Amino acid sequence: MLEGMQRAGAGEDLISEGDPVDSVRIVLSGWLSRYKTLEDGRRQIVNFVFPGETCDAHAFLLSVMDHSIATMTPVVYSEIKRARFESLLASDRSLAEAFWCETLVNNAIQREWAINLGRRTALERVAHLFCEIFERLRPVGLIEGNSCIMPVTQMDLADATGLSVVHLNRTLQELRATGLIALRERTLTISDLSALKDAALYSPSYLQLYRRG
Amino acid sequence: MLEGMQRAGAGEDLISEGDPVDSVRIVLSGWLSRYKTLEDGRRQIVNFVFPGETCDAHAFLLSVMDHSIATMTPVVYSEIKRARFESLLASDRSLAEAFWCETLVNNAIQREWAINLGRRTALERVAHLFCEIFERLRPVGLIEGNSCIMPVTQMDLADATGLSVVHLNRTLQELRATGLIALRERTLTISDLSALKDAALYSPSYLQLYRRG
DNA sequence: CGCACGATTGATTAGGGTCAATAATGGTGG
DNA sequence: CCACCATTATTGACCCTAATCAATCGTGCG
Repeated sequence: MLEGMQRAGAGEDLISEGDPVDSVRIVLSGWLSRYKTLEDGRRQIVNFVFPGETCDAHAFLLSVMDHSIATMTPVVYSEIKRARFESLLASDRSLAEAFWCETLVNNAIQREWAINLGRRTALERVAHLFCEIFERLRPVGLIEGNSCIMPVTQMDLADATGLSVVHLNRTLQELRATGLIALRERTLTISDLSALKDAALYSPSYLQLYRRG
Repeated sequence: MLEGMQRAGAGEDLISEGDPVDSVRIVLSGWLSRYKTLEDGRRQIVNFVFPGETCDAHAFLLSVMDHSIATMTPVVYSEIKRARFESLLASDRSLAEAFWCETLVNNAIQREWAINLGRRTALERVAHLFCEIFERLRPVGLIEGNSCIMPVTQMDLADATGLSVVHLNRTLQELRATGLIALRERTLTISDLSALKDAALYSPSYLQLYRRG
């Protein structure tokens, strides 16, 4: 399935809102963001895409993309053309189920982001985002000890948490000052994840949505 | 498919965060909300469920619900047990595709809610919510002329837009004062939908995600 | 009639935004 | 190796949107 290997540099749009979906991409390495913009330039990152996840299965049955996908780091991905993807799905029921399942988990993540943006304070939002990143990177082996690389700019983090860059910066300092995180040289270290989860009002269950049976 | 007809009064939880999903419900009439809460009581409605939509297909393949579903009005729905639903899906490919498609559209709505909560002002948020309600109720015949019933409390609207009740109330007044909406006796009237969409920075495309082909 | 819940208003406060400047960082070409 | 430039990160001052607190007013209902 890993034919069609492709690379992209950091800061590129892989696909934009309004584009038709003619292929499905599976990310092999790198971080991407799904984002939407308003006419006047306000921008919201609505989710991250990490290695092992698909880019566009999310709009596969729909006419066009409702959001854009940008690389936040250099990225390697595998591209599967629509026709081939469709025949894969048709020939393998469990594969189709796996993709549906990925969509459902993503939906759950999206809901958690809604309460993050709507009801958590700045500090809680950033703490929560870091907890989520840890929990999502761990199963794909991208957490070493209690650290991971944090390759994105503060602007990206601000757009993901619905904050201004200035306030995001101050919130990071607060998290550092309280010892909840260490962040230097593009490396995020969380020495006490459960303390950070407490600060984030992290719900223990939303990512543990392993498939039934 | 419409066996197992059920009724529920307003203000009931049909299913709660953490519950296993043993059946799938299809709403025939009434409004419901998907919501999540934080330990300290803060509450965010993450989406509405309208007639014609399913309740729990969203967590069907997952172990347990990541959110709760509450009725905001009296509701009539049809309930299909898990085993029966699975056999329906297995026997009819296009049905399975339809459910996947519903999940994808819901995902797109969820993303729009993220930018609503993260980047729109209070006025834009409320205006946007009303536009979305109109566009979602129209295809199921629940818009009469330029009006629909608005059966929910201001508290619900506040929880859906991430605002306090007080500020939501003031925002409604502002929308009324500018003539963008009329809201009395549980009836919402939008005389100029495109004007309201302008005020909401409404993206024209996110709900027009009709299926391909 | 009294009660509970929902809507509305006023006063005050606080969490974050905005603007503007400055300091690091990192990549590039000579 | 270094000067230069463009991002990115950080800081300070000030402002504004929306939250909070606390009444008050309706209104449907048993």
